[in-house]
Amino acid sequence: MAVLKDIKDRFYNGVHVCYDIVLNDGELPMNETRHEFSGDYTFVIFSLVKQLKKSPKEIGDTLGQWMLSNEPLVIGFEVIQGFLNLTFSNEFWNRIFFEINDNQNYGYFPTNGKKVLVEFSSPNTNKPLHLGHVRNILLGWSCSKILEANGYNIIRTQVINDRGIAVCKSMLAWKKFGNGATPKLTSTKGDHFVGDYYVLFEKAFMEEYSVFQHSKEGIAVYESHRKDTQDSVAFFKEYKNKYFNEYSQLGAEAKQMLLKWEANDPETIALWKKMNQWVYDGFSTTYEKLGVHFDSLYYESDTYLLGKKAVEEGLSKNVFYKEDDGSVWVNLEDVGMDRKIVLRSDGTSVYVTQDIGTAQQRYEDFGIDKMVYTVADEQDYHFKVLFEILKRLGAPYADGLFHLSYGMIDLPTGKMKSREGTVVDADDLIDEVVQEARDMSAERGEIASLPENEKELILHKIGMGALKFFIIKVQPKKRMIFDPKESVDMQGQTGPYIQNAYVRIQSIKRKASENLMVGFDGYKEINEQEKSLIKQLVNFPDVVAEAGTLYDPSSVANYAYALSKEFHRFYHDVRILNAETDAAKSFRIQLSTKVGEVLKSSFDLLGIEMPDRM
RNA sequence: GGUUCCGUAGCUCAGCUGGAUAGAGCAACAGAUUUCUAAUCUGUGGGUCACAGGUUCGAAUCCUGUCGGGAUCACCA
Repeated sequence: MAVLKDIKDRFYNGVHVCYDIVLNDGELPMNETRHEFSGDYTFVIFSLVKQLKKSPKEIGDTLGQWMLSNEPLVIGFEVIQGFLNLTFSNEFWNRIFFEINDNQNYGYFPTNGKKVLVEFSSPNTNKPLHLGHVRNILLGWSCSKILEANGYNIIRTQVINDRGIAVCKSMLAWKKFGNGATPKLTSTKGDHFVGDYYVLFEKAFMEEYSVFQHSKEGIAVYESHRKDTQDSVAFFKEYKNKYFNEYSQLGAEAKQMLLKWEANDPETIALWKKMNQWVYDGFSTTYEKLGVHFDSLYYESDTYLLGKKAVEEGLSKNVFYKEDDGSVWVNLEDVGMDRKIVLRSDGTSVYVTQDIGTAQQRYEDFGIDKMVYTVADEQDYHFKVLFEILKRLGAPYADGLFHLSYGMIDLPTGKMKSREGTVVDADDLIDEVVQEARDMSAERGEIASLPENEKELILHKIGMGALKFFIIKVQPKKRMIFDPKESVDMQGQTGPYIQNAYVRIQSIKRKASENLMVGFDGYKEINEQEKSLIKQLVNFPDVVAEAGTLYDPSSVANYAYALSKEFHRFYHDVRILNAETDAAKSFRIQLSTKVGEVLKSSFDLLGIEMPDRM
């Protein structure tokens, strides 16, 4: 904002002239004056008091007077305690608005030539997406859009966890109990279809386990391995993994299947491909409903063997060391972390090793400068370790690594637990919010006359707007409570409230006659409501920049709410289409139009669409 | 237990690079529309910013400690 910067420079110049102090950029910020005081922008001058040994009042008066005589756009000032409040002329607000209005890409920064890869979603292929994925996807997507607005080139990607024992469980269950059923034959969405078999496996396994627990063998195990205070229920809960690996028939079969998969057994591979494809078909429907897509995909089945090269590299650079049994480790104790294994004694790699290899692969593929991992905060430590290792390996992108960590979602009833069936399914959730939008819309009848397909498009935007905004308005790192009832709210601090501001603006634009869209520069009055709106508009680029450096979409969400709130007030208090003069009318239409654009941009950064009517 | 994140109104959340009397929404109550979409606006009540110290002219914000909650501490991913 050139005009604002001029003012600030002028003030700094004033400090220099009056007191011979040279301020560094940003040393003495200019803030918006709080509403309860008169004035537009405020300099907090306490910091000058000490070095000048003069009273705040005296300094404020001197600088205020200096601004008044040297800056024509300043028409008044007031000093309260250490606050110098400046009041600006209408000319100033006009200029500011013109500057904003002329900028077709307002809030978007020019390209900086840097490339950043953003990873999000990264589901397993044995279950459908749930609420946790939704938060992940919204954050990752939004973050990628915000970085894009900050001038980065973006590559959106995900790692699809398409292999491993979990996937084999679904495959085995389908083979055993499926009788050749397919998603098509059963009219089931593919990811849900496969997920059902995963659940079926777990059920069958638990039955088998239950039988074991009451068998002679099971009782013997309990008696010999139990801890003093443990009852049999607690013991067997803890023993489950061991049972799976050492006693279970189903467990043995699943592990056998994994071995066959690793040995490239044709029949197993064919089944694996078939079932994964079902899942991908299901996922893509959900992604489409969520309005997200990816530029590149990594499959764990391709990347799980990566990292061997990194191990050799780490050994030769003395970042890693080898134990007698052949296992390879990295010691991070000097930076407050632990020793961490990177290669098992049997020569296979572990999770971090894969991630090291995958990171290197991505660098080879795209030559990225930054990499953002959208992963829940339960993996905070993992990423600390990963980033430290990559740094020690001398990865050129090491300084650009960021873990976009976010808190888990709780339900009002407590944690989501798959075993207790309290996991909120993504598709169900989407259907529910759209249905709620349908109900709310029917009550109003505003879009009742539109064709069915057009109506559905709008209802989808509204429902998703409610859901997405509800989730993304919360700071990523905070754990959030997801109340399904509140997530479909459409009044107050919600997505539809903001969409409604936009819709009102579109309605005005439709009704405004075109010849009045010009000549608004003749408007010199600028009332309080207009000024407040302009002040909000001024903040937009800063919000985008800050959201980019902090990887925090919630600040954009909160900004969009603040702006639309200001607009709703303006709309209520001020006549637009039948304003007192033509100049006022065209100015307000133009102002509203710009507000609409910024609202739309903000929502686009959040991955939320704007309807034109609602 | 070590490490780490969180704790703000009855509920859900802002505010956190230190600034003026801590803000919204929901819920409750009272109002506003012959006029641009009432998914709106206005008002009322509601606070020991978990607690205790410290730094500072000034602390919800920074530092230390305590309490409460989550996560994590595998040759799992």
